[in-house]
Amino acid sequence: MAKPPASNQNGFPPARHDHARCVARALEQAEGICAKRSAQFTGLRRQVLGIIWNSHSPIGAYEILAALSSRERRPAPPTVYRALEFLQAHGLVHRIESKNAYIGCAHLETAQHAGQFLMCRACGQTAEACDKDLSRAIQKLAEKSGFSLEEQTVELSGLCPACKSKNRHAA
Amino acid sequence: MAKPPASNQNGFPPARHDHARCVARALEQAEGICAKRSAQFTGLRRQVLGIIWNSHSPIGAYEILAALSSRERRPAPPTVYRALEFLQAHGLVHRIESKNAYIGCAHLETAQHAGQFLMCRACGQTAEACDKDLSRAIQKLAEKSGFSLEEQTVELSGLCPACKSKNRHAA
DNA sequence: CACCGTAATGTTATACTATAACATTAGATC
DNA sequence: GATCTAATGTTATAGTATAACATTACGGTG
Ligand SMILES: [Zn+2]
Ligand SMILES: [Zn+2]
Ligand SMILES: [Zn+2]
Ligand SMILES: [Zn+2]
Repeated sequence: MAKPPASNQNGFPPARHDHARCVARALEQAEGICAKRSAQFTGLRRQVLGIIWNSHSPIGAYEILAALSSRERRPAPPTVYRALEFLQAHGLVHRIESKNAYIGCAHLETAQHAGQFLMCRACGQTAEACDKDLSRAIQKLAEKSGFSLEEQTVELSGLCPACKSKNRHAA
Repeated sequence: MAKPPASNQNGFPPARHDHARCVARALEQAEGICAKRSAQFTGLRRQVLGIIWNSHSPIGAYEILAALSSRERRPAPPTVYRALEFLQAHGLVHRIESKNAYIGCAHLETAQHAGQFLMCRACGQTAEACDKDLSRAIQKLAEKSGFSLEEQTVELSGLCPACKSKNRHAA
């Protein structure tokens, strides 16, 4: 029985936490999910997912590409985009539209879902929420509008708790 | 006292409506808003806003650029992006992050606001909602997370009422 | 194991989106 | 009209993403 990933109740990871466990856990769960669907969790895909999980901030495709330079043959853009496509298709990462960037899914135990993201403009840390009331409000709006909802993008930007209090002290 | 813009209760414009009025109204209101702030609603800016309002679907910057080719001198990208920057800054248009595209604000009477968009994947028509419950749910989530909310992106994709019923008949 | 078919990755070129930096023109102010 | 600033023009380039085709790795079959 794995412990839940390090995080405060607010969804943001504590400033100092055992991040290696976050990564290990994500890779482990990913492996399990892919196995269940007999999807190939190849070395490349694992490596890309690991790079994305290297931080709790969204990372751009070309940053991922740069991080892959350790490989003997430095891959080209399509390689990264294909890996991202796979990871997104299996719900292992989410795309942050407002940043053209990608982040690891923090709710792998929840079947295919659209993320709700709280993104700190100061430190970049991004928390993935899964707020029932918010989901319900969106559903209601769609219904009220006679709209058949298929995909959703909810990205909130501002200051995370840590940066907020830092700022207050600075001021 | 101007009549409200053509729209069903669901926020989507009726299939056939006097769209010239939509455009005229938007330009008129924009003019008033700019005047109040002594911001220059120049010919270029007016033309760009007109192009954007040409439809109820988001339009890309380079499409706008192409539509500007009527000008004696075909402008370059920065020209369009600067006009867009101005229009966004004054709340006259919104950027749709998930499409890299821009759409006219449908709630000019509401002071600076973040839009909530319902986008039809079939016809492209996009409705701007202003749902109180949804806004409240987002506020609550932010508070609960100790997050200082500054900007938000809410983009919902699916089928609009018209396309939904078309689909049903087709199937 | 040799064979086959498919999925994954490599490779090259290019499309699409956006901005930096500097030159020129148009408008407001005095 | 001189002066200052805001707006637009112009050129070049950065950043993001995909098309198209070649090659390699993999899973199953006989
Ligand atoms: Zn961590
Ligand atoms: Zn997720
Ligand atoms: Zn209209
Ligand atoms: Zn609006």
